[in-house]
Amino acid sequence: MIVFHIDVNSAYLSWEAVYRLQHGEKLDLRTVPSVIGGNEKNRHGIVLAKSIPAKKYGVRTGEPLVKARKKCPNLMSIPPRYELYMKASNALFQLLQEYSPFVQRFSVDECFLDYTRSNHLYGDPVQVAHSLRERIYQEFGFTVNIGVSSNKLLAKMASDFQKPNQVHTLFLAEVAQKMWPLPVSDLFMVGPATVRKLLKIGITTIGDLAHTDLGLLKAQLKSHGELIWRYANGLDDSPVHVGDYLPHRGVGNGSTIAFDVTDKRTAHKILLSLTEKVAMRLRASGYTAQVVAVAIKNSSFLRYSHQTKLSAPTDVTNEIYQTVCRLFDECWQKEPVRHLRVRVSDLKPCAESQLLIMGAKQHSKLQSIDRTVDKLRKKYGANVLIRGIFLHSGHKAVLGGVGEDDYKMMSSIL
DNA sequence: TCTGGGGTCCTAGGACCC
DNA sequence: TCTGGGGTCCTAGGACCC
Repeated sequence: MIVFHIDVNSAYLSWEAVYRLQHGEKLDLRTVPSVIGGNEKNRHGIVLAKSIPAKKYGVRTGEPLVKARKKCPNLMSIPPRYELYMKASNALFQLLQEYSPFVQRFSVDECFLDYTRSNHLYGDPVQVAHSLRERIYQEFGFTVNIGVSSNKLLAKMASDFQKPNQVHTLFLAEVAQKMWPLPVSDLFMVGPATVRKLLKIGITTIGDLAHTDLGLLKAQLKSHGELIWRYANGLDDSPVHVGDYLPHRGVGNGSTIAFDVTDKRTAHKILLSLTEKVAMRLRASGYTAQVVAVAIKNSSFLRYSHQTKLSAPTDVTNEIYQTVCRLFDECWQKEPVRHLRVRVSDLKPCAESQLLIMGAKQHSKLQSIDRTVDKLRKKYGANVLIRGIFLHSGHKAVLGGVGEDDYKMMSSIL
């Protein structure tokens, strides 16, 4: 197998920079300390993407803008434009398909491309990767890193080497020299919690991990131990998934609220606006759901959640919402709430949906109302129909979401 | 006005059944 | 009237990814 991993450098920031240059702006955001940052008034104030100059000041993705500014006082912060980023992402995805029909969209800014069967058509993979990289820059104006290897894990690790605008290889024979000296935290699927556990048994580099006894790792880290041991040794046999190969597992929508919620009525209103979007997206996906969950983050940043399995799957907004409210009431500890999330899972295709349950008539009536509302909202926008409860309430009727993501988000298993 | 949002997978523990 | 013990389902929480 020959796999490319294509990774857009500082994706949101690059796309924003290119857009601005194309619209007459003189300054290239990529050349100065800058970030794409959330709205601080709404308590969304974190770094979503950073330029390379900002990185040199120690600015990190995910950290509060306040903290980033302390490291870099003249940091520019630009609000995100998700629709633009989605368009750029789609354009890249389209272009990649010219090189192989086997392209897996891994996230908004990452794709895997299975080059195995393109090899005899287009020739040497490394040369092709270089021309692809150059072509993306010429046609789109943003840069990518491309990792080339014999499996997805190594291709992904390779694309993470020196940036930007580079092609790197990481074939099995190169693993010892190029990957083993790196800190173990650089390995895909090794996060902070795992780093702490590994440090306790004396593992600090990927090479250390690769040479550790598998039995010991399994004893300490269960199945995750085996996974990262295999990765450290460059082993991965997962295929490049195309199209809808991976089924949806659930649909969720959550939001940090601009103020702390301290009463049940307000909480229910926000939960309704979250549920509206979840149910719309569920219906659009053609699934019904049997598990409903509510998650709360309180003002101390403590998180907890509560879920239940319905007696029958549903895609009806009202049925989900009733359950959401019950779950919230059952688990809310009465402290100020910072963030709320609604999630449905245990999905079944719509066709399997029940017809002979109690109250089936009421259920199908609600279903047809929902579908009508969906159509109108699709045509005229989310605010064409607003529930009476939201009128003059100061709350948005449909809350959350980062643009219409009609692509699959990543899965943690390659 | 310090700390987002959307995913997936795994594990532990309790309930329940035979 | 000292105790079992698998198997499955369900829920909560944690870990990881971008």
